[in-house]
Order: sequence, then structure tokens, then C-alpha cells
Amino acid sequence: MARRRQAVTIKHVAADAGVSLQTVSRVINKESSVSPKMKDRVQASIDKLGYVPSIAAQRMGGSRSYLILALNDRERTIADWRAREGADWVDQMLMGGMLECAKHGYRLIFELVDTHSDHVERELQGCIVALQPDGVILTPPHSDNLLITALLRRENIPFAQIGSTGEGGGIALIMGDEGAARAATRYLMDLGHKRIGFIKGAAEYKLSSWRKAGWKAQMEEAGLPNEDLCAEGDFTYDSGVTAARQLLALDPKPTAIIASSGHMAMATVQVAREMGLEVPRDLSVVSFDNTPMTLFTSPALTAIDQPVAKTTALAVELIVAAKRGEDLPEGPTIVPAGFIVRDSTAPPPRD
Amino acid sequence: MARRRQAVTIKHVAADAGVSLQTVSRVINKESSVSPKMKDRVQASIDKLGYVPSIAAQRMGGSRSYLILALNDRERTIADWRAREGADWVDQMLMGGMLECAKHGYRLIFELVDTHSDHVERELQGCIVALQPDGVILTPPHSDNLLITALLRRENIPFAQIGSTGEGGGIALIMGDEGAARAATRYLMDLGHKRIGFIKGAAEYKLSSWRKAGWKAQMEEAGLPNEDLCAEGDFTYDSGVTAARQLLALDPKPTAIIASSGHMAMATVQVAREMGLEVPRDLSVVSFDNTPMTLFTSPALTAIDQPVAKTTALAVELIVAAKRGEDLPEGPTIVPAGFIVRDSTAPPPRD
DNA sequence: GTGAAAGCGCTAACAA
DNA sequence: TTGTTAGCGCTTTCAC
Repeated sequence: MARRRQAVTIKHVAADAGVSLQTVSRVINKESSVSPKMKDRVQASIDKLGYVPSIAAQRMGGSRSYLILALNDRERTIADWRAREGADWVDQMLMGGMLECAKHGYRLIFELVDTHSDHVERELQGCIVALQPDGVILTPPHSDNLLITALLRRENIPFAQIGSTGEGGGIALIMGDEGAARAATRYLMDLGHKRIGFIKGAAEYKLSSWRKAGWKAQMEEAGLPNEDLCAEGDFTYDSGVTAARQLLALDPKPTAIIASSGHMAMATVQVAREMGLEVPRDLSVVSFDNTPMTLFTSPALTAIDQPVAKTTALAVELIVAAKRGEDLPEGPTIVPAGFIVRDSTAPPPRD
Repeated sequence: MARRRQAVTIKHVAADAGVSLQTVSRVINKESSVSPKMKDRVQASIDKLGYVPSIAAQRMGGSRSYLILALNDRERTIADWRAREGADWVDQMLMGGMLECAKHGYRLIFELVDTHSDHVERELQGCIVALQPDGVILTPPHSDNLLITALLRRENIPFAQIGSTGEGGGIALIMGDEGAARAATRYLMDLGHKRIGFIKGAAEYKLSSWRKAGWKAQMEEAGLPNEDLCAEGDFTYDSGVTAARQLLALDPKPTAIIASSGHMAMATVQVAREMGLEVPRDLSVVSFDNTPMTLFTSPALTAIDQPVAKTTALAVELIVAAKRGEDLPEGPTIVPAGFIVRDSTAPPPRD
């Protein structure tokens, strides 16, 4: 492979405009200390020559790398991908993050990391040294991994923690889990349900507790008993089956169940069916994920729509702002979730 | 933001090992001209210090950038993403490409480009200058965009053309479209079907013709008439409705239809249903996409599984090999598609 | 087989 | 406000 040199560099622009390199650099970086005339002159040369700065050189000069790293859990991400069941977390993150990055001249790079491994640090450190990213976006369960957050703080790299309240010292972003659970519960109440079951997600994820808390708070505000109405799951289909069986074995049965994941919602529908219950006539089901799975299954599931793309975009925006030294929001930023009513919810059966 | 310097550079390693920078560089780049002893000594220092080269610096030194660019059509990709119907092309590309990249120390960067815009060239050129990628992966309909392939050749950047026979001069990769269409047709024939309809995809995509050719060839080999059995679509649901109506208005009707996209397959099922036909009892349907949509709809659709991840991984592998100066396969490499039998295909009705 | 020197394209720090 | 100088970390010459 032939060694590739840049066709038009900052030098060419400087020569063409008859100014110093530094002035061109200042124009590129939108520094204020350039007279409008100078700026126009330089910009004209840039446009004329079609100059675009090399990010490798910019980084070498000690400036930004214009790269943002999005970290996901290796095991879970690969499992979801292999399953081909439409878990579109990665898709949503990529598109949301990429489009926002494009607005600011940044690029998003995806990376998978083993949260549980004891060499997370080495793995991530290597990645950081190689790429020198300007920011990192953490997703659950990385968001609250102290090894990771400490490393990032030490390296002085701005980072976003999605699904975390920000104990790690990063930019905290939450997808309205508690509010969404409350809203779903209230929606079911408005339909007339009183016994509303809840299937919790994996304990490792903080958002599992938030979701449960939302449901519980809403139940208690309405003065509804809920002691036995929460079953433990871990997001998987199988755990959903177990949890749904447990809830539907109660007497009286719940007339509605909110499941903390799409798979567990699907499992709930299946268990109900096996028990001779029809959804939504005999049992309403709400999914805490709005994936294609919940859209195309029958009945199509009423779902909470997690704003993954929007949240990732916001993470990018805040990281870019942080790089610019702008002020950041104090506490965790809550991006509210959506709620999509489909065919798995209806008023409870009368008896 | 504090200026970030690398903690441990090639200099530190050289000092620690008591050798010159150049020797360390040689070890990093696995050059053969280093004595085993020297190599071990240097490697020991690298491991001890946890040294990882900066790709920005490597690129600046005139070597690789370890970046590979994956280009997709902006409009289509965003539309698929917005629809949230589980079109998992992006997901499959990202995962397949990213995991293969990781094996070679590369990273994948996604970029969206307007194929139809007249400034594709400027757009892509800018991206290339900024990132200096070591390779580019083109997907339909970019794969056969002569503006793009010419630019890449001019820049001397290795590139893969997915879904193309490689007229542009790149590494051609095909997902076995013709063979897959043949296999699906034969499968239906084996079930006893004789009137097998085909809905073609957008003419802009070469693979649309290949798929049709596979179906047609198989029909003709079996001595089955097929003149009126092909309807034109453009991958969208609406076009599928029109095409399905056209085919199902024939007398005698086809007893099976192969649709060149998941949406058109869904549309076919819907049209059949509206006409009082039951799938698969009265009509068998095969989808040319294995997305979550086809899995969760009912009946679940028998589908051709395009090996998107595998093909992207291979594209990465071949680009890396090209950078190393290795020999590449001559003609287009065909990655065979899979075929997944589900519930939308059955023997034809007897009458 | 190994080392020394020059330079990649850019920016920070300083000087004018 | 603008220009000059000295690197950034690495690889490519080209010597030895």
C-alpha cells in the first residue's frame, strides 16, 4: 500500500490565503480572536481548496480526537444480536449517537467490554490510549461500574452514565424508569385494574429497582395492596415464565401484569395462554420495552418506549458541551419514556 | 479541558528495554527483521508498562489509521430506524464488522451518505480526509455508485462492494441472492407448487435482478410457465400490496409467492387475508429477509436469511488482507444465504 | 539486525 | 489580532 499523504493541508490553505498556519487553525477551531476579514479570507481558501482537517493530526497537536466511545456489555450485546429477536438497543444507540455526533463533527465508535471481567480496566485503558476519545458513553451495567468510572475520572475524560444517578462522577442520564412504571400502572388503574402484578428485572441493573419503585408507589398512592404482587425476574424469557406462573398462581389472580422487559412480557402472554387466559380479555400485559417483538406478536403489546436514541444523542450533546467547558446540568437528567397503547391491555374481566 | 498526554509512549518502552524507538516500532508492527531475543525483551517492556500505541500517532507517522468506514444510504437507513420495525441491517453490519475489526486491532466507523445527492463526492472526500480510513465498506445502493468507487480508487483506499459484482474495482461480495431465490423456489416446488409468483425489489438494486433471475431460472428448469408471475415492487409494504394484488388477481392464482423483502412478504400475507385466503393453506409466502418482523408475525414467515454480519466480517477481513498486500479472491465472493422454514409455507391446496 | 534523523499535520505557548 | 517556534507519538527513510 502506498503511503498516503494528505492532498491539501493547513499549509496549502495558509499559503493560498497568505496567512500563517496558526490563523488557519484559529479559523478551523472557531476561535474568537480572528478579525472577520481574515476569517472570510481564510474560509474562502478553505472552501476553494476543499480543505478538511485530519483528525489524527488534530489529536496529535494536542487538541480533540473528535471521537466518542460508546461502551456496551459484551456478553449481553452479543447474545441479543445472536438471538435475532430484534432487541434494538444497539441500533437505537448507534443511530441516536451517530446523528448527534455528525452535527458536531464527531464520530461514534462502538466497543464491547466485559463488565464482570477483572481486566475491564486494562481493556478499557488500552482502548482509551489507542483512540484517545473525547468522551465515553456508559450503558448499564457499566454505568455504575466503579472500576470504569474511576478510570475515566482519573483520565479526565468526560463520560455519560446512562441509567445511573451519577455516583461515578459522570453525566447521569435516566430514561424515566420510575415515571414510566408509574404511568403504566396508572393507565391500568384507569382501565379499572386493582390487582396489578409486576415482574422485576435483573437486580444488577439499578433501573430494575426504579421501575419497581414506580409501580409500588403508584399502587400505594391508590391504596392498593401489592405485597405479593411483585415477582423477581432477570429480563430473560425463562425468568419471565417462572415469574408469570408465580403471579398467576395467586388467588385472586392479578388482572394485569407489567413486565420489566419485552421477553418477560412475551413469556407472560404465553403462560397466560397455557392457563387458558386470553390477553387482554382475562389479563392485561404491559411490556417495558418497545421492540419489534412487541409490535409484531399477537396481540401486539402495549409497551413503554425507552428513549434510547434520544438519550444517547443527549449524552453526546452533553459530552461535547463538557469539552467546550460549558456548564452541565446538576443532577441526573431524566429523558421521559413513551407509552404506546396496543392490544394487550383492556379493562379487567368483571366477575 | 486539560491537554492530555499519553502516559506511556514508545519512548518509555524504548528506554525501559534499552533499545531504540525504531526497534520498538518494529516489534509493534510485527516486522520480521527483529531478532527473537530483542523481540522478547521489547515485548516484556511493553507488557510491563502496559503500552498501547496511539492510533493517531501511528496514522501521523504514515502508517495505518486502523479505522474502517462502513457506508450506508442515509435516507433508507434513517427511515428504517424511524419505522422501528426491526430492520436489522445496521445491527448485523455493526456487530459482524465490529467483532471482526476487533480481531485485527481495527475499529469500524459508521457513516451515512446520500447516494442521490450530487455532492456525494465532497461528502465522502471530507470523511476520508478527516478519518483517513484504511478501508471502506460499501453497501447497496452505494456499492455500484461510480462516483464513489472512482473516488476510492483514486485515493487508493481498499474497499468492499457488498451486493455488487465489482465493476467499480473493489472487493465484490454477494449474499448469494440468485442461489437463495433458486433454493426457495425449489423448496416450494418440492412442496408441490407449480404456480410460484415472485415480487421483485427496487430496480436500483442489482440484487433485485439476481433474485428474480434465480427464481426464473429455477422455474424454467422445471419447465414451469412464469411469464405473468413476476410483479414489480420496490421493497416497501405499499408496493408489496400492489404487487400481491396483481399476482393474486391472476387466474389461476399462484399458490405460492416469494417476496423480495420482508415488508412485501407481510403485505402479501395481508392481501391474501383480505381476499379470504389463508396462509399457508391457500397460499405459501416466502420472505427475502429474516428480520424479527418475519419471526414474530403470525404465521411466522419462512424466510431467506441474508448473511449480513458474515458478509461484513468478510469484507473487513479482506480489506485488512489487502492492506497487508495479500492476494485477494478474483471474482465476487459469494456468501451463501440461509433458509429458515417457518409457518408460512405448506403444500398447495388441492383442487 | 539495529539505530539516528527527519517529518507527518496540527495546535499550544509564546512573541510581536 | 497575528505570526513564530516547538513539540505531539509514531513511522519512514537511510545509515551503520
